Amino acid sequence: MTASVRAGAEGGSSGTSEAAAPSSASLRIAVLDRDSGFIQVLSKRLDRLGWEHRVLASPVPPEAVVSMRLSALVVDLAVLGPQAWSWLERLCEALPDLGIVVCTGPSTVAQRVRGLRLGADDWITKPCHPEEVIARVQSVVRRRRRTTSRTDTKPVTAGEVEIRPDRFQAYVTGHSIDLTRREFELIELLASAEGRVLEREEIYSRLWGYTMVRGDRSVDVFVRKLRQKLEKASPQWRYIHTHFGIGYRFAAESLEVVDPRDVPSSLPAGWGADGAKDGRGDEGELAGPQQDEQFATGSL
Amino acid sequence: MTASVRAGAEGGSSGTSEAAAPSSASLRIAVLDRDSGFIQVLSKRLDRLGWEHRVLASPVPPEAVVSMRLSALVVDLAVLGPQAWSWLERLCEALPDLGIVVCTGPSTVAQRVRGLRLGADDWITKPCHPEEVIARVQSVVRRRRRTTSRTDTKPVTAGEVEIRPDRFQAYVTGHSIDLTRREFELIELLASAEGRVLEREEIYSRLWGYTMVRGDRSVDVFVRKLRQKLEKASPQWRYIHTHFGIGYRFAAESLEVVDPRDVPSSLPAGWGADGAKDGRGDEGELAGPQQDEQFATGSL
DNA sequence: CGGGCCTGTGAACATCCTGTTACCTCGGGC
DNA sequence: GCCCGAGGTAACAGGATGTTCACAGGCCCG
Repeated sequence: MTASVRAGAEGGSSGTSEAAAPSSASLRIAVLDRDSGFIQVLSKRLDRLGWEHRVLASPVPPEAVVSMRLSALVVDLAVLGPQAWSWLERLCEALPDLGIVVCTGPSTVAQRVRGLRLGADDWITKPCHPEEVIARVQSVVRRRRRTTSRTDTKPVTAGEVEIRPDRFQAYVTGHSIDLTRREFELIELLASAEGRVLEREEIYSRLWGYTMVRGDRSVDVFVRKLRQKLEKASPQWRYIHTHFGIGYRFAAESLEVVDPRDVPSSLPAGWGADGAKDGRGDEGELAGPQQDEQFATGSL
Repeated sequence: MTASVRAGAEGGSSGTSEAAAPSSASLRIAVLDRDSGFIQVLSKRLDRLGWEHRVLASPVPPEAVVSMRLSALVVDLAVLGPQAWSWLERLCEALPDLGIVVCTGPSTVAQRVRGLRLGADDWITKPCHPEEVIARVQSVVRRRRRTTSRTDTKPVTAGEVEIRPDRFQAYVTGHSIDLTRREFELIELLASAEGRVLEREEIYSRLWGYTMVRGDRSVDVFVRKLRQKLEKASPQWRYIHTHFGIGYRFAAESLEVVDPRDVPSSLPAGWGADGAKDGRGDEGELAGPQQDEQFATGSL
């Protein structure tokens, strides 16, 4: 009974459901099946969701699955023939964290129970709606994600600075810059969009969660604090660039190799305190045509 | 409205401690349903398995479920009437770690998808075999435990302290620190994520099993108790580091960088401005024995 | 070349967060 | 029932962080 109901209708109407499952991004799954129709429809949906996926038409040894680094696997046990149970067992043993969704033809209660006991996370009976398959895969993956969420985010490096989401902190040559939460969120946001200019409003709404009221200078102030700490820890680099009338852009650019006569000690009076901001005025690349260009940082 | 049967041992179902037990033992689940036949058969099976279980015949507010400290809940959405979706949603929000198995009459794909998206872990259509219900509950619970345990088998050592999951205790130079259950769970959780900052909310939800309400200071208080005991037993080391506005990070860091004859009663010399700010800012330096190991970031 | 708008800066001020302590409740063991 | 330890809550103080202001310097446009 492939229900003739449109899943999109209701699923979409409940706005919260979408919010609850933003995990839909960057999932990697594999489908082991031979039912071309099923595969085709499912693949299309997976494409639309932007999940990385792969179709396997013939049994692969559990060891091979290991190297695929999957989040979940959808499998029709029929493809595996009589080896199905032992295959499933070995797979579950090898990859206890892999989400396994069995999606296969008619079966007995005993079979389903056996599969689930061996380690399958869910069992769907064909024929079934691809939307339900996807929802169940999401459900299976959800829990694992919840507890792994922070680990998966990998560190980003730009210039001398390394941003580690797992520590809510940025480092320069292995030494913490001592960023506060907001400062970290800001640098993380900017860095994750490296090369792209982010408008103030966007920065604000993504950090503060609500729309910025006119005249609010919070973003500027935090940019300043961030620049200050970055400059102190990594004086030879510039990371945050102002785009007049627009916002900010993150990009590591080396300063060294400028003119040797530019000695910090000879800075115009009044700038001495923490100096070093000399290199700044000329960054007026502005939102000009060449903005995406990576500066040929005169680094020889 | 409720029939209660006790089978297993007490003990909050939260935290890692439970995970140490075999999955078939000491599970605590509730069944929210009115189908007496179904309930009766299921109860019998649950009894036989020795699972602590409880039958609810009428809707209970999600808040009430929180206090039941369940591992999983089997629910017929029909009992909830039109409130079903919002009830489910609130429940999932309050208890992100609760296993929720919907077991209800005929439904559309859209309904199933919606339920799963809202946070249900599985959806079974009645009529169904109780054995399958049980297998699916087990599967759901298994997945949850898999993520919350993992470090149970092997002892962890950091600095002078050794954490032995098999004894629910931590030792310094072979001598027990005398941690209580929660204290142990806390240190185990923190240590198992060494190097990574854990947010308060995450700590709370993994130790207490439900979502932390704003203003709850339990985590802080337990951190303090833990620090106190650690400090008393291992004065020359710092283990738990505060990340302001975020949470805590576990890492063994030795204080005796300089002269060992410096008595701890006075401020530890060589510690920057003062000992007060020890909680932060001191990320990189003072490498503990094994602390700065990088995680395998390459995944995906 | 001048004005108007935008951004950088520093500091004051208001809030929020955490450390710490004291106190209360609950459940067991005697 | 009583005592005691563990867990949970409330309250306070000090410090860290976030926000707001005012002013100075810079950029763009006419």
